[in-house]
Amino acid sequence: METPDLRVLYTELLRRHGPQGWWWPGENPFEIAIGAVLVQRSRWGQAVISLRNLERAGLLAPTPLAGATEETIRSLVRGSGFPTVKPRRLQALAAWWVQRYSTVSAMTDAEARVELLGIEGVGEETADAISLYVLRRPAFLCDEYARRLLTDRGWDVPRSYRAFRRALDPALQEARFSVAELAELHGLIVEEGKLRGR
DNA sequence: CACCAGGGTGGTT
DNA sequence: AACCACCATGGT
Repeated sequence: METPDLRVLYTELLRRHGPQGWWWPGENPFEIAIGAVLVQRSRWGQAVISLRNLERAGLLAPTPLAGATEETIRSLVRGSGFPTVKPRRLQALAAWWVQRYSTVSAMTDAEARVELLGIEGVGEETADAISLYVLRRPAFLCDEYARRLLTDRGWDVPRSYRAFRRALDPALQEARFSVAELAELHGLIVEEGKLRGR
């Protein structure tokens, strides 16, 4: 089967689960971005705990987080896993935010994505999540849930994130989703994935 | 006790 | 470009 009709998929999921009104959980853009890093290979519940810990410590803001010690951050986010890795990534993101976040508005969607990929700890999937839910630019998260769903619908999904994303691009152009629809679509795919568990 | 969660990086082939 | 070991805690 060639690439699936994403508009049909969207309609089906919407009918099955109802409107989710879904947006990435988080009060402000910075919190959403930090949450996207914290949840990497972890669980949302653990990411939330870490976010609250950072908030209570007054570190859920770019400048304070960039200026904190790595050890302090480690003690607050340990529960999200990879304690020797994530604190550095969070600080890299905070430092980037202080220095370059304001410059993104002048960039194209593609340029903004490249900019995000330059941050330590921001790879393909996290870049797409931040593009969509922080920068509010069109993006589709080619994550594990999307892979399973599209595989079950008979599409031979490419292995790597890059190849997956590239192969799906024509279908995305065809569907002409708005940013709000793409956000909702991801929420629906996650909902569908969690519901039937793997 | 085994398995795995809304990934990314660096090194190797 | 694909593949791999590694990073690691907490939940089930």
